Amino acid sequence: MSKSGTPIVRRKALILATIAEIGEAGTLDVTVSQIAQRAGMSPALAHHYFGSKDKIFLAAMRYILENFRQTVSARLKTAKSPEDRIRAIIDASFDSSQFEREIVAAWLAFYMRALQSPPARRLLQVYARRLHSNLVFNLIQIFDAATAQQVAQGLASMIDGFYIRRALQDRVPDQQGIRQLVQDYLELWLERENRIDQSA
Amino acid sequence: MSKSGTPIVRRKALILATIAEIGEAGTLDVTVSQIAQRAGMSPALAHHYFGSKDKIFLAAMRYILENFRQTVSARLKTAKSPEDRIRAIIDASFDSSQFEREIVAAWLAFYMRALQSPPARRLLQVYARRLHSNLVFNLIQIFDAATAQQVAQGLASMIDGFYIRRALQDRVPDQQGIRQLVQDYLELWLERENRIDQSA
Amino acid sequence: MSKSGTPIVRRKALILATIAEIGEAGTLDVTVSQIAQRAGMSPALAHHYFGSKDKIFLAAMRYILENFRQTVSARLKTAKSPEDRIRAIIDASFDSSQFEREIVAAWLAFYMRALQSPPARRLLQVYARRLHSNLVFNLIQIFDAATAQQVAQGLASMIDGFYIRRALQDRVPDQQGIRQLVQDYLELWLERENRIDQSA
Amino acid sequence: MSKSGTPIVRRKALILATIAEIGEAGTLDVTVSQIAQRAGMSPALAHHYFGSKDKIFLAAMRYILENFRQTVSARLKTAKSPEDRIRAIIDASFDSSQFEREIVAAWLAFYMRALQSPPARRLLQVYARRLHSNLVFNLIQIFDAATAQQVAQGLASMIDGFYIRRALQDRVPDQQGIRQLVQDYLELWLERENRIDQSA
DNA sequence: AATGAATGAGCCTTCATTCAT
DNA sequence: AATGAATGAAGGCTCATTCAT
Repeated sequence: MSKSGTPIVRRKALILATIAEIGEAGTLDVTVSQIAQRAGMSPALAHHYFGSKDKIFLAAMRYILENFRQTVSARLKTAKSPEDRIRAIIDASFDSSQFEREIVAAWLAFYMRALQSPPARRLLQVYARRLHSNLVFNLIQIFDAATAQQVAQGLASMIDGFYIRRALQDRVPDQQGIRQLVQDYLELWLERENRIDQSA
Repeated sequence: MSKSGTPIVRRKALILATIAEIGEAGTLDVTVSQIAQRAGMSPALAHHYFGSKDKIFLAAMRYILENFRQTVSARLKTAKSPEDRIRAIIDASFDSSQFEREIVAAWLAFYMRALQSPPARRLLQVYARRLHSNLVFNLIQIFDAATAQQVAQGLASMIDGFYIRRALQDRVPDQQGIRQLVQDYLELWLERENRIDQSA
Repeated sequence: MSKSGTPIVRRKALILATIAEIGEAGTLDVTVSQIAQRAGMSPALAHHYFGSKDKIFLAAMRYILENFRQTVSARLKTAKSPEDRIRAIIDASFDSSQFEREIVAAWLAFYMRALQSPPARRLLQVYARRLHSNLVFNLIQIFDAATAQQVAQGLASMIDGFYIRRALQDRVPDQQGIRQLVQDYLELWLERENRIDQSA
Repeated sequence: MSKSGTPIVRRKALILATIAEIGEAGTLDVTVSQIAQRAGMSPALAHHYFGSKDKIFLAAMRYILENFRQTVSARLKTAKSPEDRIRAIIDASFDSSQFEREIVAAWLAFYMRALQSPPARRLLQVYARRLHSNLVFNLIQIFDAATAQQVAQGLASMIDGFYIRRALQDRVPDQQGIRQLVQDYLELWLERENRIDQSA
């Protein structure tokens, strides 16, 4: 074994350093040198492992998205009903592991990157669609198809919106407050649904 | 008068060019040369007018925010009730003038910039607070104070969220669909409020 | 006018610096910085004028080839007979302006570059073919077609060969000696031709 | 014995890989990694065997030159007269083993390298002088000393010239055509010599 | 013997910014 | 007012070379 561990260890160190550096800077305008230094290695080695700055970014993005996917997965396991599952997905989005300011900033930076970089865009869309399907699949067991689509869109937008506001603004509710607001959004739809059902 | 008009004209040309360039690129990674060229002048002149790239960006940001403020103002004039006024603010956010893909991309780019640049952050917050006050002022005439805060946060987040999704993803409702979804969010709250009132 | 002259002047300065630097180093392994410094400007300006290192090289190559073409042209003007014209072309190749060691080294370096760079190769071939046509056109008035082709090939190779030897080896005849050897080659062919004619 | 043979075997593999790589690239701009990979070993091992990239190049050059020397030697063995021996040397230069395009490109690259690297230059000159002596030794038995020198220079230049043209240009005679043209050059001198003798 | 890990040095290129005209 | 000329600083990337194992 070499000075600081196996390539796997070092690749992960680079990915974490990338996220930290971007989160701290609030931009993708970070240099490979900064990232490498934070990861305790030379910029040359960073290139050796990933080939290019772009690929470092993509790897970090994949890491963040995969992390989120796992958080969702874990929470879904204990959910018993469609409503539970929807609420689990919402909660996953505001899980502490996702919601530290730096992570959120990195997340948004990668989000923006999808505007420029087709590979980043593809990566993002794979996860976005999976999440959307997941929401719709469960919503459709409660609402009619059209409404399910709408609620899914509304939920996803609200979550993204809170992410951006959380990163940028000061007078935003805290983690639990935000979580609650999104859960309330679902609750409001359920209430309306119930009324419709009753009146029927 | 010079080749292309008064300083005011040229400053505006630069600002519009900045927004267009950023919107097109989907990043703040645009060069002063690109901006100046699109505005039909030399990069040196751009500096002469604004002093630095940072200040060009700030001016463009101010322009976008001010534009939005005016759109809101215009729509508020014809609103008669608190509810009308809230709906007017929502509609302003999805006014065609705000919602073309390039404008949205520029808007988001400036949003992100607030993460790095304190002046940009201040600028953004001035407008965000004004908008928030505006919403809360009207909401509080319908809801109790705490609920008004929540609805205001929810609305603002949903709007921001749809902006980011609109810029980035493909399967998102169109302009009217999005507008309707946000209006529905308000509607849902109003429905709950009515029930509470009735049951009281 | 700016500090050091018009763009044309500076472009030419860069081209000459490129040739000198390559000639001195005997390789294309010279940095843009070295070239720019020798031309009295910053590397950034060199890029501004030519766009890339490759294009600097191509411009220098074009300059050398064009220079040679002009030398040939000038000498051809006073030639009266086909034989005179062939001899003029030979002499042009060993004109002092072409035959300084540094120029020869640069020439060879560019020659080699044609092995890697398609644009360089095209550039070279345009000139090579023109020269070949020129030789053949005149030779064919003395020899039959097949022989004319052979003599043209032989002459061109001998000239190239002396260039490379001149640059690399020590015990090579001087400029006039070399020139004479190539002229002799033509002479030998003419002698054989005469004998054939006489015996006919 | 190790994975791939004795050090001698591996050194030779590296040398052949170097020649192949340079021949293919048409430049000395090949990396040690490329060479080592083609030779089936790590760059570190290549360094271990040769000490530096420079020394790898020198070894490859020595190999090429030695190879040529042996080709000449072999052909000289069956030659009976001075003329035969001169013709044998010419033929050796266009032996198939020397005249494949890649070998020629490598040969020229090393030739050029002599412009930068004194050791390379020395190496080249040792062989060049030996060849020259060899030619002159035989020529002097046919021509007077001054003419012998000239013919030797002419032959050597023509050979070098055809090498460079063969590598670079498209409309060049094939191997046999070239060989014949150089042999013709000798023939032309012999014809002249005969006439002089006859007229004497 | 052999290699993967690691890096320092260097190069091309870009760009915001300045300055003389 | 306006610009072309010019540059310093910095960043991504490559590569020969070293070293521990």
